[in-house]
Amino acid sequence: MLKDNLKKVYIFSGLDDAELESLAKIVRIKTFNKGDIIFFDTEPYLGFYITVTGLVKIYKISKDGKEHILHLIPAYNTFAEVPLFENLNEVFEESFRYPANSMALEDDTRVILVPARQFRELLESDRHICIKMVSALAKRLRHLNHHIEDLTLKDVAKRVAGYILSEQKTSENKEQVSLNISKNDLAAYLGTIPETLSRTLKKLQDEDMIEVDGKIIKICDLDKLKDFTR
Amino acid sequence: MLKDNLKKVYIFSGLDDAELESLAKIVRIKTFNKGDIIFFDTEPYLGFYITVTGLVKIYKISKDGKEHILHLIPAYNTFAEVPLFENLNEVFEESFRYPANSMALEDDTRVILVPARQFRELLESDRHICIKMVSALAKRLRHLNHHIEDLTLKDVAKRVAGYILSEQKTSENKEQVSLNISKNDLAAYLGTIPETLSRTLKKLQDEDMIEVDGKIIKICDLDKLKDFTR
DNA sequence: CGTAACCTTGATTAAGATCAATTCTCGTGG
DNA sequence: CCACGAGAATTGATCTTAATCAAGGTTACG
Repeated sequence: MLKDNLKKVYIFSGLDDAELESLAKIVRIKTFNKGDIIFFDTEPYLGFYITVTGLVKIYKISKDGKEHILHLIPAYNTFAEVPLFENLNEVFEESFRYPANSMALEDDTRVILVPARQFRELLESDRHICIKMVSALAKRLRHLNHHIEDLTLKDVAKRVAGYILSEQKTSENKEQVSLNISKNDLAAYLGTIPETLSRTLKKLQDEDMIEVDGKIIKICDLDKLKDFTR
Repeated sequence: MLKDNLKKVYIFSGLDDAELESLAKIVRIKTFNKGDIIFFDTEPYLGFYITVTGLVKIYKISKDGKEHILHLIPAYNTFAEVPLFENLNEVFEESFRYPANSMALEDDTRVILVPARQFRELLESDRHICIKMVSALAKRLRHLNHHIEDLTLKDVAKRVAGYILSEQKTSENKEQVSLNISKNDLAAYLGTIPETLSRTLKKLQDEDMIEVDGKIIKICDLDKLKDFTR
């Protein structure tokens, strides 16, 4: 049920049933398979998205084909909401584009499209949504600050170790983490390449911090791993 | 006059005179000299800041002393506003810290401190400020996205060229740009070190794109420079 | 099974960091 | 007005990290 899904989205958590229903009327739901493009940075901006199931990557490609993943968007999170707050006139121009590319990383990735114009009206009429939006953007900013810090002040090994620890935090089994993305994608997310990631995982394994078996990474020495990332 | 300064701050541009005056009552103004610390990331969070004159850098230091500048904040811009939107309870905890360090880069850098608690109340009572805040955060997000893109997908030469072009955009003299920060700081902002920056500037000069004379960078071949950054 | 995508491993290269030594610039005090 | 000293900037030599290039190996799935 669409309305129930909307309710689970943080920025909509303050809406009552009637508001959710009117919101449900203006959104569109779309389903993608693994590898499908949700949007390219060359496409006109329609509005922002919410993942309902699956996983979505937001990424940039350089002129010579190098890819970097800016965000991995799990279920019930928004993405591509930043352009909404560009200069009002510009957002509704046909020429206004998405700021990055977006691809589904799992089969049956379902996303909700919230059209820009209607949402702007909602935002201006509902204080709670506005405050939630501020909070959501602040969270994203913290993430990006952290990401930049990692990219500029830490080497690849520390970034990999840090990623494993961050996954462990949200994992129910604290003994191991299971990668939900391919190692190619993980490399692109950590600002490196698959070869280097592979060697780095081996290095951490050789130092007895982890044990790697495909997508399963067993954490052997949590303290050592934590200490290593500092 | 404090009120006039507040009016020039984007997020406050919707307030009327009475509101500005009540805001003026809760803020504090401070003056710093070049090199003075405005806050460390070890200090309890008091609230966010606005620069009135001068220039402020927001930066991180790694364990082994490497510095990276996340933002350069010019006059009438806010900084350290992101922590405001943490979990409400946490922000008012004594243990809550600033997320990065901040230093004045010019003498007579004047900043306004807006206390967290009072501003939260203002935000929740005034829809216009809230919308402006969303917009300001979105702008910051765009900047960080761009910054990450540069750091991960471009080499140092392209980043330097890109920086010169971005400065040229806001410069009144389109023939040359004048660096408003030291080359040490510029290096830390571009994710490199002074030695590499120096060599890179020379390389761009050798290729007849620019001419460097201290803090003055003359743009010799704008098209070539633009083409180079792609 | 077969094939394509994914992953790993090895050898080599290149970009940029580090280390070390000057040189330049500019504010301060004699 | 000049000399001095500190910080800033440059330059050269070397080293390190991680990217690139190339070749196999593994896995998943029709």
